[in-house]
Amino acid sequence: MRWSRYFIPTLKEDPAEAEVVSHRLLLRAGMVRRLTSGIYTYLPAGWRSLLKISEIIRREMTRYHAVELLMPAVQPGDLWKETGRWEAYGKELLRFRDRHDRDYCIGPTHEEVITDLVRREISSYRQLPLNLYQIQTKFRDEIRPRFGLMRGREFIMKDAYSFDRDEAGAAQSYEWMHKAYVSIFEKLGLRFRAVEADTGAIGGSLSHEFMVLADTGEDVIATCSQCDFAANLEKAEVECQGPDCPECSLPPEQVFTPGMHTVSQVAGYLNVPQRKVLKTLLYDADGRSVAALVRGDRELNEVKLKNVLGAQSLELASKEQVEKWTGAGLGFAGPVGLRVDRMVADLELRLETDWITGANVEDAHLMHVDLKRDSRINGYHDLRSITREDPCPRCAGTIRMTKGIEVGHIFRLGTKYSRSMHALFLDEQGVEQPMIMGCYGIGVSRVLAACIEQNHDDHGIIFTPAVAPFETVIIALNPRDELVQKNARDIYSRLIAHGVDVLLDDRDERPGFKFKDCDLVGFPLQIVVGARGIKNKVVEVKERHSGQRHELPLEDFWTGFQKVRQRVREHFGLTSG
RNA sequence: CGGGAUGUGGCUCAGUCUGGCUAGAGCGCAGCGUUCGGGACGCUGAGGCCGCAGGUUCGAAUCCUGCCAUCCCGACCA
Repeated sequence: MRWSRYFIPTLKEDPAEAEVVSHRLLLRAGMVRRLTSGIYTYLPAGWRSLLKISEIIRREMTRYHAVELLMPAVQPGDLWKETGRWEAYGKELLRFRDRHDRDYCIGPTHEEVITDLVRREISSYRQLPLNLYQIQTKFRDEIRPRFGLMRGREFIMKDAYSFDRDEAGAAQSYEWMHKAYVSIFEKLGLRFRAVEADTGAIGGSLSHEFMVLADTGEDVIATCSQCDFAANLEKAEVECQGPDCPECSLPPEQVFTPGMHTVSQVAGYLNVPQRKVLKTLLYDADGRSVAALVRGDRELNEVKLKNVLGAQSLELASKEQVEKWTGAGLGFAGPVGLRVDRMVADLELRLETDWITGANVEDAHLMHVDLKRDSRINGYHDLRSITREDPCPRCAGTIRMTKGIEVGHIFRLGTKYSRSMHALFLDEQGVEQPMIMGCYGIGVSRVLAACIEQNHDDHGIIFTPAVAPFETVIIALNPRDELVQKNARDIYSRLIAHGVDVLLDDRDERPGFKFKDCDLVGFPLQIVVGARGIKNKVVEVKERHSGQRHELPLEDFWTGFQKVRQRVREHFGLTSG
């Protein structure tokens, strides 16, 4: 491909609408353009990268026995009513009606459609297992789309669904997908981590997320320095053992704490460490009042709380609710005498006593509180987020925190959908059984954004060879110079003949302009053909990621080029090919 | 949906507070000339119902009201 005939509208200045790196660079590198909020056109270079990502996904999915198909984007509402998600899904589901006034939606995911297909076509255990996937545009009407491709409303996703006849088969399918995902992200040349994840609204028992590691990631990952434990902070369980501590020897005592709303204020005022103060957080969980207690120096983990409560929705109580439940203003809630439907405490609160808590009285706290003696806790659970001070829950190692971008998620669904939609088969005994399902997603367009978040510098994108729209660009400096032109074309044809993915920058532009453009778009390898080099029978090859340049003799250029290319591939953890 | 901000040539912005003359700059674009290994320079030129709709005023990009759009901060997610 010649750049002069291609279409990469680069921007010299930062677009005002883009804040995050990937969004900014995708726009500047002429890879995407916004059509409307959260909806983007993939320009040729961006689309080419997406195709490369998709191809790697296809290859690995196939390797692990998944079969590609393509389902409709528009889905009938009736299917969603079968599973109850027509009501449950919320406003992210874009619903509309056709001319006959029938309900439809644009698919944000395809459990219903695939389950409907499979229940019609599969009736015997002999037809199982089956794993079907597609790469398709999805639509979720996000409350707030942002960060360009990172969280668009329309996005490209690979979604796979497995159907098995028993738990062992389902476990095997899950295992294969896990392997396929590891292989996919390795082949993309990304630094990533598979972590244990919360199953969230999709439900099911086991779940892993695949995180591309990047400082700008929104998710926090807890990893162990010694074993292979890695989990989303939302999920990472906290190890907490030890005997219950004996009852506090002192009776509760009310103290005056005027205007002291926060834990740090109270601790400072009473001159005690924050860990001696209890945080009492009040929530509205599906309309019921809930109090959750953690140590003052800890962070409550809302995902854990939600799971413990088995709640559909969980919201911090409003100021009005707090006043109603505690009888005091914000900041004076405590477990003693609190009138809520349910009160839960973090596990570690059993290990100590003599707490300072809110008194449920304006401007007052209680000292010497013993939870067992003075309050009615409904249960002790793992409610807080793991910290660097905690031991690894699997071994004695220490916990580290890393940031990541979620690009893949795999779930064991069990029979949630197969039961509600009657996706049944006959087993060897002729007994009807629900199929056991799994689902496996990769945000294809998000992978592109994540790749850029992970690999960029001040000059622009640094694509991995696998994701780059072109692995190599040949910069013909001054293409009006016939010798330069001829040599550039020569190299171009030779590389094409060797199957190298190469773009020829034959534009009639000044050298600096072209260098800047090539750095911006982030081609991993730049071959610079200039009059100066030609005279000495050399061309220069630059590694985008390191900036290192290699002068290669024109004669036997291919051999020299292969070496540099190999170096670059190795840098991204890629093997030959 | 709540909080904040912004809408002015294709892009980035000034001008708005304190209303007034022909609405500006840089980049980009077109033509000519010079230049040609890190986003060149000179000259000439095209391009704007100042987000939309009302209102105030002799006069509105500027003041008022309403609406729309986009971006940023919180609850959702690949």
